[in-house]
Formats: sequence, structure tokens, C-alpha cells
Amino acid sequence: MSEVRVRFAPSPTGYLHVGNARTAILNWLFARHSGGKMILRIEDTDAERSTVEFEQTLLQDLAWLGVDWDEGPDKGGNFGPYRQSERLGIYQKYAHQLLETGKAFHCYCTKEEIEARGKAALARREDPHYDGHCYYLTEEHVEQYKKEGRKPVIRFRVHPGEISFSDLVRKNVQFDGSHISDFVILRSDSTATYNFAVVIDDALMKISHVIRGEDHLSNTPKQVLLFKAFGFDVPVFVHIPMILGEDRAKLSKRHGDNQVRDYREKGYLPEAMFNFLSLLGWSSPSGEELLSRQRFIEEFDFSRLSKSAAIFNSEKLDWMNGWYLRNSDIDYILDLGLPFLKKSGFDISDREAIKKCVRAVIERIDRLEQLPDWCRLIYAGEIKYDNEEIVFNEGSQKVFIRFLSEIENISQWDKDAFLQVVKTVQKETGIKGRFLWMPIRIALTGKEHGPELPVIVELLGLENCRKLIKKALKKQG
RNA sequence: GGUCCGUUCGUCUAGCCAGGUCAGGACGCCAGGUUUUCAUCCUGGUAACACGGGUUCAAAUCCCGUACGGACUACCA
Repeated sequence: MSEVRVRFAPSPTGYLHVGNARTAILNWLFARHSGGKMILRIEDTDAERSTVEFEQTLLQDLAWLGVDWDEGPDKGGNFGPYRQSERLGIYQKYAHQLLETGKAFHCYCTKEEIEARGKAALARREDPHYDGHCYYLTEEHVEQYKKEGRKPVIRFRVHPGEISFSDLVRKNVQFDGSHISDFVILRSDSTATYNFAVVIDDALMKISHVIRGEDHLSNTPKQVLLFKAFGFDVPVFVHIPMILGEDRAKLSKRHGDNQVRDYREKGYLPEAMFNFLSLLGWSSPSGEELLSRQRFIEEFDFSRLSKSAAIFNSEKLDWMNGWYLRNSDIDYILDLGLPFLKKSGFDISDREAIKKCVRAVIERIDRLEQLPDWCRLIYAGEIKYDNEEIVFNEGSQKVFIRFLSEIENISQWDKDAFLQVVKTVQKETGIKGRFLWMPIRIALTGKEHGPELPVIVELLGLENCRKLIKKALKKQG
């Protein structure tokens, strides 16, 4: 079997979409699983919408996900160039080859004319296909059109007849040429259309497996026809199911966040994103759902790809992200979390102090963007009590008085010392359970919920604890 | 309209190709346990084969039809 070569071919017309990210991941997984090559190709033949900035962000987002490539615009390779805008001459050469062999023809019809005739056909309940208007143009006609200033496109001629190809997900798929219109392969400005460029590139770049979204399934017969017209080997196709929004419609701008960048900015980890996206349409034979990149590579197999579209379930993503947050190296989490704290105005110069804080609150968040809110309550500052009643009731005040006198002359202040103090307070006041702990918690953090108290106490330090307890006392009366 | 693809718990899915398990797991949700509280963590529970015909001793699984959903039908990709 020849070498496995797959490609991810995004258009630089926006940020990396989660659907495309999943496509990229599946391509990458297959390449790495089979020891093949991953090729990154930029499909920027739509000059109107493509920008170099978007190409850059696309590359960054892929890298963030941990998807790398062996050949691409920034890496080079033996099958370049890897930007379609730099391959225009190649497409023109091949298009003219089809012209010469009579498999394609010049068409001088304007968009308006085509549209009008299409509508008319529809009115007659016929397929609104290209009607063959320019199949047999006389020299005079051509001259006339040229005089009018018309620039021709090159159309590929589609003949009736069965077109079938194998798809590793859908098995054998068949179309009939009679339902496919003669399509444009070279525009009037001599640039190639998507269906043409993709075939030339996939053939010339020796792509063995075309792994892409199911929305391309209907384009495939056109491409198969082109592969055959040139005598190229037809690659194996793998059309993966779509990702849908909560309303079952194709994921789009209407659904809010759907770009990889959105998730990154909210504090989702690349590992979680990778894991979650990989599991949309693929499953491990083990049934496990928390898998390392290595496991994914080892186990990846097209036979386990699902056929049906998947809804993007953000609750599950949150759960998964929380899991990665709690099961990754704390320094790694800290590196990713620091920017979020900095943005919220935290002084992040004392890394060790912040680390303790992050370690304490990591149990209760599932996105890094939630870090600042939880860390805030570990920093002594202006405190607003969630529940004043608990702070100012008689029992609580007794606890505070006793607590304060216990820490009056204490020298060592850590978790154990704190626990010891609370124990003593309990013995002396006879107050226990939530009536003992809750007042202390609210006095120190202002909140009824939070990380373990001993951890908080240690982070606050003795002086802050004194200050906060005093404050809870003073308020009375 | 036409062509093609799809349809298992609310969601992601296993099982389907090589018919025969109470249709399994995960998220969510609910209950219990752990915890000073919340969260984490542990245990248990809830809930699905779109519908109708066939084929068969037996169908989620094979065949046909219907419904629903999606994609494509551009000089976008």
C-alpha cells in the first residue's frame, strides 16, 4: 500500500471553526496513526474573502490544539506551493488540457442569463441545469461575444451515467451524471473554482485519503469525474458527520461561540478541546472517554466513525474541561491561568502564592475564566458578607471572641495550627458543626461557599485573619 | 423542486457489517455517602432502538416504504 497522505484544507476567511477543527483533528489522528503525512493547504482562491491575517490565526489555532503538519505554506515540502493562490498557473494548464481533449468548453453566458434560463427550467419542472447553450458556438458567435466584451469561463461537461465512489463511512455512494450540471472549473478571471482546484491539488499532492465534512459529499461526484478525466488515481473518501448546534441546525454564527479561539479565551484547555472534539463522531473500543492524545492515535480507526450528525454539547465539554483542570500538572494550569488573573487586575508576581490559591480553587471551576472570581475571596480586601445574620448572631460572636484570643499569642500559623485553634474554640464555647465553621468562613471570605477553610486560612496569613475576625466583631452594636 | 446522506436515553455514543444479552457506557438530572458548607470524589437511580410493512423460530441489527432532519443543487469553499 502506498504512503498515507492526508490534508486539511481550510479557507482563510475567518477564525478556525470547531467543525473544521474536528476535521483537522481526525485527519491528524489518521496520519499519526498510520505513520503517514499531514498536509496543510490553504484554499484561498476566493480572493474577496481570504486574508493573510486569517491564515495566521488558523495556523495558531491548529498549533494550540496540538495539531501539527508535515508539509504546508510555512513549512514547505516537495508538493508545493501549499497556497492555492500561488497555484493559479497550474490550474490554468490543467483546465486547458481538458479544453483540448474536448472534456471542457468555453462558455460565454452571463450569470444573469444562466439564472434566467435556470428559473425557466424550474418553471417547466425540469432540473435548472446548464442547458448546453455554448456547446457548439460558431466562430461568428464567439467573435460577437468577444466584441461585447464577454470573458468566457471554462465549464466541465458532465455526461449522464453512473458515478460511484467508495466512502469509508457511507460505504458505496452512487450518483447519476444526469443530475449534475456542467460546472465551471475556471472563472472568467482565469482563477480556479473550488471543485477544480481541490482535485488538481489532491492529485498532484498525492493525497491518499480525503477526510472532510459531510457537506462535501454532494460535491464528490463532480470531483470523481475530474479525477477520471485526467486519469488520476481517485483517493479514498471519508465524509465525517456534521456538528450541529443545540437547535439541530448546522453550527453557525447564530449559535454564538463556535470558534476555537472563543473557547481558548474562556479558559478551556487544548487537551479538553481535543478530547471532546475527537469524541464527536468517534468512540474508543474501550468505551472510555477521557483519553490521552497517545491513546487516540493508537486506537484511531475509520470503522468507528459515526454516520450521523452530532450536537455540540457544551455541558459535557465543561465537565471534561474540569477534569483536565484537576488532573493536569499544577504548573501547567498555572501558566495557562495566570493571564486570566492578570487581566482581572491580580498581582501575579508571587507565583508560589498564586499557585497555592489556584490549587485551592481548581476543584470548583471548570473554566479558567472563573479563576479570578474564586481567587478573589482568598485575598483579604473589602469583604461583603453574603449572610450578615450568621456573622452577627450571638453564638458567632462568641466564637470570634474566643478565636481571637486563641490566636493572640500564636507564632506558628498553618493548617494544623488553625485546626487546633478551632478545636479549642469548640471546647471552650461548646459551639460546633456548621455553627462553628460557617461564621468563621463568612468572616474570612464573606461567602458561604468556598474551598477548604484551612487552605484559605493559610493563604490569608495570620495578620489578615486577625484583621478579618476583628472586623466581624467590631460591626456589632 | 431534484439528487445524495442520515435517524438508539434530553445530549455524546456502544451494539448493526457476520440477526438470538433485562439494549451497555459517558454528560446532565435525581437520591444517598464523604466533607464544617458548596464543589470535588464514591455509590445507586432516571431515561432510547422515529413510524409502518415485510424476511425469519427470532430484528435495534437484513429488505421495502413513510415521516422527520441535514447537505448539495454558485464564476463560495
